[in-house]
Amino acid sequence: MISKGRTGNTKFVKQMNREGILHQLRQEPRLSRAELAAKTRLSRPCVSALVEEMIEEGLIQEVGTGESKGGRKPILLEYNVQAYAVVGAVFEGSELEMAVADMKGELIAQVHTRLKQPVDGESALEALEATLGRLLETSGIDRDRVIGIGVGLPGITRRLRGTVSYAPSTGWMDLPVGKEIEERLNLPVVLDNDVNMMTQGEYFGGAGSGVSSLVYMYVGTGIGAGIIIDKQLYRGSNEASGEIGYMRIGDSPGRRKEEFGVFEKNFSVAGIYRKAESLGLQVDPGASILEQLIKLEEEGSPLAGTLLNEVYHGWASGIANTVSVLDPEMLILSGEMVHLNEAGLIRIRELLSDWVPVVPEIRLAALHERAGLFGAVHSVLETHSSSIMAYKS
Amino acid sequence: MISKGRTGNTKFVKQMNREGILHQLRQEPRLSRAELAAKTRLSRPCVSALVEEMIEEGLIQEVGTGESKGGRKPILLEYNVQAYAVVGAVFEGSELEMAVADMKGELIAQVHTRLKQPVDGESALEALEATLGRLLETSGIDRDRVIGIGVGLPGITRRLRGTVSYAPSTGWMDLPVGKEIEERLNLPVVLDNDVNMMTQGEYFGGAGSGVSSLVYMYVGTGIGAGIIIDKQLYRGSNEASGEIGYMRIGDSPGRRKEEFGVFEKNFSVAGIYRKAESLGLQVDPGASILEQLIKLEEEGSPLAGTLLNEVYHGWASGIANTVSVLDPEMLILSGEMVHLNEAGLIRIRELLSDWVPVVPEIRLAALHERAGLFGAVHSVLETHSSSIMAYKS
DNA sequence: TAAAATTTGTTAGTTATTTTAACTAAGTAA
DNA sequence: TTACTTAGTTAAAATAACTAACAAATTTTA
Repeated sequence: MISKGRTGNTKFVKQMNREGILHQLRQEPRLSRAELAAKTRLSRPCVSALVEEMIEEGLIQEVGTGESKGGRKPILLEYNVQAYAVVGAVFEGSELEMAVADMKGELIAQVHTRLKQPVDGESALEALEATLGRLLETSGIDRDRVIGIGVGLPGITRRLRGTVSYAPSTGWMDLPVGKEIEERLNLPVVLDNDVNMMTQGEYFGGAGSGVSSLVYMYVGTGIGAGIIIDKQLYRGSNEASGEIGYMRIGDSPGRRKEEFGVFEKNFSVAGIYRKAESLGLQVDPGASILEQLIKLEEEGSPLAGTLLNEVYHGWASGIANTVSVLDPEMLILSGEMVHLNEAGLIRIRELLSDWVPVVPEIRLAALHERAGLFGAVHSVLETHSSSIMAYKS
Repeated sequence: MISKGRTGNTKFVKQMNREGILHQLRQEPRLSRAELAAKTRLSRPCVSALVEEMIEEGLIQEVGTGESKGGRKPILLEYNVQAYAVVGAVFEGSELEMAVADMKGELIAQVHTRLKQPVDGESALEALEATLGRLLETSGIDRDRVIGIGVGLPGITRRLRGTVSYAPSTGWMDLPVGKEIEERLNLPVVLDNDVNMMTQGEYFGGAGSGVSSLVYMYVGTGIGAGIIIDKQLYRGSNEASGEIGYMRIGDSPGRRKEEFGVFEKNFSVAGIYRKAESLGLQVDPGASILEQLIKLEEEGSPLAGTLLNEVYHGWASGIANTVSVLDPEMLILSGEMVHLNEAGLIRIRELLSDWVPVVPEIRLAALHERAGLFGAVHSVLETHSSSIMAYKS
C-alpha cells in the first residue's frame, strides 16, 4: 500500500530511506553506519535508527569492526542475504528448471524436472508444486522464508487484467496462469516470458551488470529481444516490445500474416538450416548450426563461407535497426549467437560501424542456460524485496 | 536540491504533495479542496494547508464557488497559468522562431527572425538575445517572471558534460551551447534537438496527449524519430535514440560511413526526389513531393503510382521495424508524411497489419510548424516547473 | 418551516520521522 | 599524556501529515 498515486506521506519517506540503505548495502557490502549516512545523505542518527530496526528484523547484520581512519573503529554492517529466500522457475519445452536463491540472488539449490507429454496447464502446475516441495526439502529452507516465485514461460506473456497470460508453444492458451500459480503455491508470483527473464538475468548478474540500458538479443526458434531502459525492463504497451523477429530483414515471402516474422524466418536457427540445406550443405539439426558452418568454412567450403557472411549480414542488420531506435549502452548476444567466434564478432562490429553512427558495446551472453533462472529469481527480488520490508514494518 | 539520490526527507514529501495537487489542477481545472483531497489521497487539512501556501505564492487562485452536492458549496481552485511564463525557441535553417507561453504551455506571443548568413554561434546567440528582448517587450511580460527557455536545435544534440552540444547543419560544432545561452540570457536553458522538441510538442499538446508511450516519426531532409516511454522522452545512452534514418531499408549504396543512413538515403524527401527524377517524373523541389506524386498518379501516371507504392512500402518498413522494437501506444507521422492522404494511410496500416503482430494507433501530426515551439515550451515546464516551486518554498 | 443530514473547509492536538547539536566511546598521533 | 578524529548515541527541535472534532453552508426530509 505504498505510494499508490503521486502523493506520499511520511511513512513513504521512511520506506524510501530504508530501501536506500539496503540498496547501498547490497551494492557495497561491509559499510559502517557513518559511511551509509554519507552515501545516502541521511543524518547519522537517522541511519542508526533505521539500521537498528532492520537488524531487529533480520535484514541486516553487524559483522565485526573495520580499520580505524584516525578515530573509533567502525562497526561494519552487511545485508543479511539469508534472511529470506526467493524461488525461480523456468519452463522450456518439456523441461522445468527450478532454483532457490538467497536475497542477493545467488543460487542455493537447483532441481530439474521433465514434464509429462503433452504439457497442459494442469500437469505444469502439478509439476511446479511438486518440484517446489522437493527443492525446499533438499535445500532445507523453510517455506515461510520464501518471499515469492518468479516463473519464466516461453512465448508472449500478456499481463492483461493483472496476471492473465498465455504461452502458445506449451498450449496454455489464455489461462490466468499467474493467479492460478499464486493460489496453488500460496506465494506471490512474478510471471514473464523467457526472453525477458533471461534479459534480467544477464542484467543483474551477467554480462550486463552495472549498465543502465541494454538490449538482449536472442536467436533460437525465433528471434526476440529483451530491453532494459533506465535500469528497468521495458515491456512495451502491449507486452510486445523486442519482437524484433518481425523486422523486415532478408527475403520476405509472399504470404501474409505469418506466425513468424520476416527476420526470424530468414535468420533464426531454423531459417539458417533451411538456407544451408537449400545450398546442399551437410548439416546436423542436433548441433549448433553456426559452429557447423564455421567448421565447414574452415574446411574450405565456399558455400558455407557465403552463407556465414549472409548470416552475419542479417544479424548485423537486426542489430543496426534496433540500435538505431534505442541507442543502448550495451548489446548482449545470446542463443545461437553465443557460438560466434572472434572473426564473426569482428565482422558484425565492422558492419555496424559502417552502418550506424553510434555502436554500443557488444558482448556474448555470460550466463547461458542459467540466465532464465537467474532472471526469474531477480525479478522477484526487484518486485517484492521492498514489499517484504513493508509488511515487516 | 531535491532528492538527489534515493533517499528523501520530509521536505521532499511536501514537495511531492504540492506537485501532486498542481498536477491534478493542471489536468482538471476548477477543483475544490475536498475533491483534491480525494484525488490525491491526502487528508483535507493537508490539502488546505498546501493550497493556502500556493495561493500566497500565486500558483493557485480561488475562482468562485461550484454547485452544491447536497451540502456546502465548494470553493473552486484553478492553476494560475499566468503566475510565471516560459519561452521557447526553435532554430530551423536560417530562421529563428520564438514564443512566450503561460504555465499551461499556451502560446501568448510569437516572433520570427531571419538570421544573418552564414550562421555561426555568435550571430545565433545575438539573434536569440535580441529576439527575446523584442518578444518580452511586445508581450509585456516581465523578465523576472520567465522561469526558463527551451531551445530546439537541428541535428544531434549531445549533452555530454552538462549541456555541451553541437548542431552540424548550423555550424555550431562542439560548442557548449547550453552554457553559453544560459550565461548570455541569464535564464535556465533546456536544450534539445528539433525532433525531440517536436515530439514533446505533440505529446503534451497535440495528437499524442494522454498516451504514455509514443513514437514521433519525422521525414524531412533526413528521417528521425522521437521516443516517449513511460511519459518521458527517451534520449538513449548517447543521445542517439530514434536515429532511424540509419535503418537498413531500401537499396544500400556501396559506400561506407556515410553522413546519411540507408533508410533516409532512400526515403527522405531528397531521396524520393532522386527516385522521381531518375524515373523521369516532372517534380518541383519547392513543393511537397508526396502531394505531387499523388497528383501525378491521379492524373494517370503509372510511374508515379509505382514510386508512391515504393515510398509507402519503405515508410511502412521503417515503422514496422520501430514498432517491433518498441511496441508503442501511438505513432505520429510528421514532416513530409503529413501530406499522406487517406488511401496512403490505409495502405500503410494494411502493410503493417500484415507484417507485425501489434499495430499501434497511427496518426498524422496535429501541430505542424508549431510542434517545435510547443515542445520547447513544454520541455521547460517539465524540467523547471517543480524547481520554481522549490525555490519559492 | 424547522430539524436532520450532507458536504466543505478549518482548528487543535497527535503522531511519525528527520535533523541539529551536544555528548560519549574509542581510537590515533604528537 | 594530551589533543585530535572518527563512530555512534541521546535529546530536543522541526516538519509535515493525520485524526477528530467542529463550524459553515446547503439540501433533504419530516
